Amino acid sequence: MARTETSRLEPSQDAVERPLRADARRNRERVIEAAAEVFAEHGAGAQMDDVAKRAGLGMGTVYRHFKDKDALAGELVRRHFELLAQRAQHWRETVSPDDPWGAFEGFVREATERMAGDVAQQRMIWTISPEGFAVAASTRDRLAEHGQALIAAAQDAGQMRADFSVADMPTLMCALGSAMQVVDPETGAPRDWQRLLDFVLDGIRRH
Amino acid sequence: MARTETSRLEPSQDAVERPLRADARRNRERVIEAAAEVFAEHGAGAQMDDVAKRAGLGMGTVYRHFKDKDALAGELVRRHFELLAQRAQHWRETVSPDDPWGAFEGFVREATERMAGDVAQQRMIWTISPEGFAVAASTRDRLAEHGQALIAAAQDAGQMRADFSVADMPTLMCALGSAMQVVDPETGAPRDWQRLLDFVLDGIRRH
DNA sequence: CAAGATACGGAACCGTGGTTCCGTTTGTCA
DNA sequence: TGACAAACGGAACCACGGTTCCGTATCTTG
Repeated sequence: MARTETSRLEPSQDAVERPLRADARRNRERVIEAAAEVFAEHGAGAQMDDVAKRAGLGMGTVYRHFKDKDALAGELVRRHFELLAQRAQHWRETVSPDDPWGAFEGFVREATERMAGDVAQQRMIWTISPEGFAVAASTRDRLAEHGQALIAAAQDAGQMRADFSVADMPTLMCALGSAMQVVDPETGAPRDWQRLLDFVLDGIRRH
Repeated sequence: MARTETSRLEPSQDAVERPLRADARRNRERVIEAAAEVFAEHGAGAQMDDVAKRAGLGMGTVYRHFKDKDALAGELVRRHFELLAQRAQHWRETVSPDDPWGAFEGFVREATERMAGDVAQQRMIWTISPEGFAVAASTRDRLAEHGQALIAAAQDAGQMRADFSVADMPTLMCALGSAMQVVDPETGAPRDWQRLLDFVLDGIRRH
């Protein structure tokens, strides 16, 4: 039944079958780092070729570590969730008791800010295949728990619309991420997503 | 200078060089209709092959009427803008005088509702190439004018945040469209974009 | 109704990019 | 250090889909 102890911080591997050879462990990390860069630049359209090149490795090596492109993307998504979960926990523990709304808003603004610095890669969260997403699922759940706590605290303090729910968070993040990524087809100017976020937060808050 | 009389309702063609042959005119329309259906189903990933098949025509015919996929997509986008411009004008003229906010909200809700019924196709507005977008540009401007009027009326009546601007509309629509398109990677359930829209409208409105 | 221009059909072409395969290299362990 | 398994490199393979080409069919005009 419950098997929540899997997927700690880094490995995300069963680690049962004999440990990786030293060079393999090093290379796996290189692949992930390279992938992070390449996907950050080209999003889902990134090419495996580029990942290999950027990592200074051959295609074969990349595929030795990740079954296919989806699996690699999934690992990156997992890392995002991992980071966000940590940050959510931080806001929850550090700020929430004194200033519930502030903690929620702080987390949301930090999360969107991070997203803005890395839009293409983060958009993959929404375009990834179910199989790819699977490797990130349990980490995502942990993030959701912290989010839930932040929201509940703000609502208990009467500072947030009672009908806002954790389930609205992905919708919101997805919407903002999309607005960030898209540019004006004529001028190429980025959209003012911060403004949109202000409107939404204003709509959620209760004074 | 001003050359606003171009692009009426249907043709969007110079119509100077001898008119199309009867069958060609008919087929052009068929291509567009088929494209609307196929792009509605598969979005930007739609295949020219399918468009031709659905229209009951050969590939050659499709390419005779539209330089490339971009041009075809551009024509569809133009039609969307055309329709939206008409609807915006309607709300502006019919409702705005008595109830400025109501007109704005009504238009936004109608526009998003339409979008929801045709998400994949409408998302192309944001993913289309600049060349493809060009054919829709003047129609877009007309839409923007009506939108501007709706907003100004609501603001003059003190019913809307003074810092909301027409330029925020594409951002909003893009964001909502994205939320509509994306589904939960696990359950496949659609996101509750209506909720998000409520929050935003609540944030924009001034009572 | 004949001639010529216009339009059509769809098979073939070609670039792109994910994935595989296998000969070579490298780490590990006794 | 020698032997074997593990890991690597990257060329080759293959599917997919946009685009082109050209022989054929259809409309228009005199």
